[in-house]
Amino acid sequence: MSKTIKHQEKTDFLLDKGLELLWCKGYNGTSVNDIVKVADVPKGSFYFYFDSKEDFTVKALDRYFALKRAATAEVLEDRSVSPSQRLYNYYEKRVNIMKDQLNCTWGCMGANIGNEMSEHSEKIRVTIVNHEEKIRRQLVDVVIEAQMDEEIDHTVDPDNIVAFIEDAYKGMLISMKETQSAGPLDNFLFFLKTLILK
Amino acid sequence: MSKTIKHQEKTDFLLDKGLELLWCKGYNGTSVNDIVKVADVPKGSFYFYFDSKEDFTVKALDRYFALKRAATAEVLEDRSVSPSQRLYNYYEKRVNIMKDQLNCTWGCMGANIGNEMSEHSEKIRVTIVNHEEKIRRQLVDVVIEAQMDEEIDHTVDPDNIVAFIEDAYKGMLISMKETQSAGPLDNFLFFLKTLILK
DNA sequence: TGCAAAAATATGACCGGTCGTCTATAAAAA
DNA sequence: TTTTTATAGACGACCGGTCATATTTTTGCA
Repeated sequence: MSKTIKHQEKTDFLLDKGLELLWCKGYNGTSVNDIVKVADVPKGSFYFYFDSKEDFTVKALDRYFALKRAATAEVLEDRSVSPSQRLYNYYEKRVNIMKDQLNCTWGCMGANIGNEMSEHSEKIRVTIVNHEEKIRRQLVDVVIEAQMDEEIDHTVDPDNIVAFIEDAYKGMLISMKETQSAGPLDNFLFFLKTLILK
Repeated sequence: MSKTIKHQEKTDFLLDKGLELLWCKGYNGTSVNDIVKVADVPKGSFYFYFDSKEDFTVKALDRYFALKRAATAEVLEDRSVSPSQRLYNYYEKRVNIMKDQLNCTWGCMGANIGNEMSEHSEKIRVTIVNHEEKIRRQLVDVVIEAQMDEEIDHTVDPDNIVAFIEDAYKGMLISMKETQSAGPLDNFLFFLKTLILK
């Protein structure tokens, strides 16, 4: 196997392992020692594969958003379903992942790190802003479709309503973590349906 | 001056100083050394007034929510204004505080620490959950009033809609921090008015 | 009121441990 | 042998927390 591929594989392995720690414990709550320990890699190796903890975090975020997109893209692109229903299915899928895989405890890594680090690391902040913008653009396309089909009020600005929904989703995840329950998840889906996608 | 009062005054002084650090840099981003340094107090004194960093954080949260309530209570209780308008004024006030005093950077201390620490400190989690529930109860009363005046759809559950609004507000603050702009604040107010308080 | 005993508060050196990072060197590849 | 890749562990700084001791304030009694 090529050397560069091997190098990339080990890089990704470290990212996968460390990503979970950052997601769960945050930037300042996760140490480089924690990361190399769960990956069973010598401490010195970390700085062979990454410039710094900050650099690692940026790359872990890239990986997180790539995995997130891979897990939900098809729901949004399923043309056999109406645009409005596609939007609902998309959030329902994200909600179910929170319930099933994450036990209502981890929330969204992007929002977690963004909330913790935006003021303190410009590189991390910009990384998250860019990824979230990409997600919103996808959603805006579907909203515009839904408006053409008159499933969503066509007087409302697509960018703004998507930003509002995403913000409501983000905040709901905080309440989910605080209450350690699925209540906020269901409440979000209910008002998404009755208030916006009606 | 009574001994206990003096003791309380110094305690509050430390809380006021440390509260800002926790608010801005988070729990794991703030060290006990940071706190005693900004308060210009010897390290040893910290552990005379507080059991631990966690204990300090719980008391700082108590103080944060007390100050927050003091700053916004009158808007909510102003009977010369319609219930629906009172709700809007309440959030507008909170939004303006974010813009003017906090430069769109700090967000809500409760949400910040709640998001960071809920899974890792039960004491902190419970403290935040209780304070937020108290805030929501206040809001629910006004929503019920608004429903009786038919300013808000009376078929919607007051507890649930308040939870949804508060969640949207929380999440919007994350976006505000990430984008370092007031855009999300205005967007939130717009949809609060057009979607819920119409 | 004067004053010593006692209680409350102040102080910073110090503890073991961990932090993020770097450098000297070993192992592997060329 | 030279160059590249990878590792081990040392580095100084800092972490949350403790401690013996110094200082101040309050108290009880003469």
